[in-house]
Amino acid sequence: MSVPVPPWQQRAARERPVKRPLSLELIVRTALELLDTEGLDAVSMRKVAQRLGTGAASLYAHVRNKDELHELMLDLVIGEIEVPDPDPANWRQQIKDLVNRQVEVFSAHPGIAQVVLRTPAPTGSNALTVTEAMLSILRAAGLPDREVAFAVDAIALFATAAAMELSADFGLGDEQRAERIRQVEQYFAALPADRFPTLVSMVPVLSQGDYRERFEFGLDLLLDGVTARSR
Amino acid sequence: MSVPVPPWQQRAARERPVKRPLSLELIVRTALELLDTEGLDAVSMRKVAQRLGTGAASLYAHVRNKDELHELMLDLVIGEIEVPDPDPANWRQQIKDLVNRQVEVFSAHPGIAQVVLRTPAPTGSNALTVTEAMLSILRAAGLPDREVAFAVDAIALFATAAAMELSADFGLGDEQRAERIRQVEQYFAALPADRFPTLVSMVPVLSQGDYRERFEFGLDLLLDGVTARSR
DNA sequence: ACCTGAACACCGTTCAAGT
DNA sequence: ACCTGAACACCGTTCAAGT
Repeated sequence: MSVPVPPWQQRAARERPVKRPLSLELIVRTALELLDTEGLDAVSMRKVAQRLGTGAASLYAHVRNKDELHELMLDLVIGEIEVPDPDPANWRQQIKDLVNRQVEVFSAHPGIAQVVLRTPAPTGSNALTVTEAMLSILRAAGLPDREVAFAVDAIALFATAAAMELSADFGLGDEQRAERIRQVEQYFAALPADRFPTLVSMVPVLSQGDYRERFEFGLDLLLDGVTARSR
Repeated sequence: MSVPVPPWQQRAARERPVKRPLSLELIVRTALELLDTEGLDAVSMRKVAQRLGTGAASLYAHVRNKDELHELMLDLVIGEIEVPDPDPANWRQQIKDLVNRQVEVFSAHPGIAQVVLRTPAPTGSNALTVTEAMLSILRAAGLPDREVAFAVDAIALFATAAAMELSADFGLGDEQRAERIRQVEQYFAALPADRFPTLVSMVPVLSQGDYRERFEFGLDLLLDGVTARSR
């Protein structure tokens, strides 16, 4: 039976640094905190261990290596993507919503998209749930199953790449980003018009639209392609 | 005026390790050799320097940092992409050829695609040439300039992501790759059918087609979208 | 079974010193 | 201007030793 903890022990516990026992979940959550605040490059075995008040070697009792840790983080992030019940009449909007949510979630954890492109095929349980949803939604478009599979691949690949591009300038302030866009624009405008006639003539248009709008456009291209193959 | 080199000096020169003087071009070419044989992770300042018979510090006289070296390598690789003269009647096939060539060239230098997604916007002279070509070809599709710019963005992003995925399993032998596909297939087939009904029912179709076919399909989706917006 | 410190073999980058 | 060795502050992973 349990007995009240004597006050001198309580004090001792409070004074000691908050060191919960290691566990896979704690490690992955800590790694994710590090990712959110300092980016993927900062998620090293040593830094994660440091946050947990231990040494890097201790993590290897729970995780095979750094890549596995990254993949576990990825699946935790994918778990944040809300998945709808398929509504065949609304397949197009449902896909758009789901993919937009994916990009948002990935962007909230800058650098995690890289892990997707480095992993052979995400097989974490949350990744499976999202794949299941994408496949079942897109089936309503009326394509042959083979094409449904290919289309989901293409859409997921595009979304991941967009998320990766989006978080590429993690760490830059808003003014810095705007400044760089201005510089690139100037650079393009000053290019020799005889060698790059189209580029130069399209300068006013090249920097139009934000990431969101460009992404939405690309996604619409893909879905128009799907529609063209329907029925 | 030049005088014949005396034979004892010739011998000395031959016996000395082949150490050409450092130059930006030599550094970038050496780095690219390393990339081709050992992958992007092996392209470290120290290993490149070692191949050149010097120390890492010596490279910093020619290159600002490792990222810049990677970007210079990228532009050299992009230079290998053959660019056609625009033929408005054939814009669709021309885009497909150009993008396919890009993926082939990137796949020949496994890991280089990663650099694209990490770089804000490739502005090397070879990258500009390819962008100019893509824009001018796609203009023939008859979209508003703004949409031409967005579409080129989407197509390039998709191609880069595909190349990245393709070179993700650099280092695996053919049998290893096949073995893994078989394992994933088995794993999917054994999944609980009540939670993943679509996934399980589509197993026979999920592993159909190689990268090339899947890429081609995605590209066709995008181009169908472009066609749907034409004129 | 889990945790640890120390060690090994690596990194990118800087800097004072050389030519 | 270019090159260098040494140093600094990092890495991932292994291993023998502890509990």
